[in-house]
Amino acid sequence: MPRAGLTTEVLTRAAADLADEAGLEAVTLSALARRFDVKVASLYAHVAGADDLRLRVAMLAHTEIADATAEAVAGLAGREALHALADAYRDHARVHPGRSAAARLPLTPQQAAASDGVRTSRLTAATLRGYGLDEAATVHAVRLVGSVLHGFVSLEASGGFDHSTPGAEESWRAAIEALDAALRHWPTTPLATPANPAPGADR
Amino acid sequence: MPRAGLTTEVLTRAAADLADEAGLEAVTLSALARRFDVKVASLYAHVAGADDLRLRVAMLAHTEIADATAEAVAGLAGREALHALADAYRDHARVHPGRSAAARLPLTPQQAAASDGVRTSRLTAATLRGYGLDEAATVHAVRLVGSVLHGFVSLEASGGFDHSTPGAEESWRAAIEALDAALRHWPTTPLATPANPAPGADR
DNA sequence: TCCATTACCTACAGCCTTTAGGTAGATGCC
DNA sequence: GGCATCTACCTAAAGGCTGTAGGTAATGGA
Repeated sequence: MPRAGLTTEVLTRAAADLADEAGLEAVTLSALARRFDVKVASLYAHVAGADDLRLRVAMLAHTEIADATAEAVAGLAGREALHALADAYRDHARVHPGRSAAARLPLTPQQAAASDGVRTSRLTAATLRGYGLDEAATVHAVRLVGSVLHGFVSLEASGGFDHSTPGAEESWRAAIEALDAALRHWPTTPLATPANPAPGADR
Repeated sequence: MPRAGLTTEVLTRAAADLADEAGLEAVTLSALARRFDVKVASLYAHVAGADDLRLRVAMLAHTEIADATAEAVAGLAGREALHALADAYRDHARVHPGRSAAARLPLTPQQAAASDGVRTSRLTAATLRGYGLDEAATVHAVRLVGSVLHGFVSLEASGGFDHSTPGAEESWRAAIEALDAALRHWPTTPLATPANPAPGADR
């Protein structure tokens, strides 16, 4: 009987495609074996198990997101770069919902450090350079941008914005515009703590 | 043999506690049956199955989040209310990681509409009233706030901010401050579209 | 052509879900 | 108190996914 030509790479890509088509929860070794017309046990020669497979899909997604965003912001700066970065991130999530869901899987610190998520973080930091934030503020700003992108896309994927007006598209542009405004007006006052609330002077 | 006194309510609460202690993926009918020293099949008298159980945990979480945030913002306005809302949301997620994960499960539009997530949305809209946004902007702002809260907490729970400086706590306060800045400087210019980029006039 | 490698197999065991149909404890009515 | 009725919980069984152990056959280099 002929061989199916399985490799870790091939399986990971097929799993990612399966996730995009049928949801991340449909990514099982059984389903994958069915797709290649192979017995489940055979897959263990290439991946360490179901969790390992999903982890590999997550890593692939992080790499693709880093590539897509890097290409999108090339040659741009400031507000335009922010929109390009954000749109590239969201577009990836819309075209590849399964990969996108995989990219939200919890990673160990080691896995996170080894993933291309750090590339996207560095790219985000570079994109924000034009806003003139200092080093400490840049870290916070990168995390804020990440939270907005991640949060919006995730809520949108969960159907949170469906069937209510206005459409998600409009809110997306408004959110990025607001993010731009926040970056331009980045608060430089000493941070308030619960024990030491800032005075309500500016509102 | 004595009865265990199971009800849908009791099971949902136990499942939520189990989720907080051992992770949402540990919430199985088998584990729950073990916890009550009961056979798995018995649970089907109270919940429709594993998915139904997790959905009920999600609904419970949405209700608790709505309650916690409502209590937190009571009597506050503007920036202080925003911080109180955000902190209540994040605190709930930190104390109840499993419930919090359940609250991020995708819901159908019907389920979403029936959940107390809409209460939290309305509360958020009311909290933002002090910023003087018009009706359309308020919808976008509510979605932005939701995205930031959801996104940050979700990234934090995934360990995205672990083992890097500064700590998540500091970024959290910075993010809410930035959100406050964005709301105070909410962009009122006509929204740019990809086909019609806004002029770079304000940067 | 032979041999080492490895891609894929069968067989099995364990856990989770779900359905079907049965038994015993609680409840309410007289 | 006795009895019918409900229902909480049961046994039994089937099906799917994961994972391990050990076997067979295709492949490719010497």
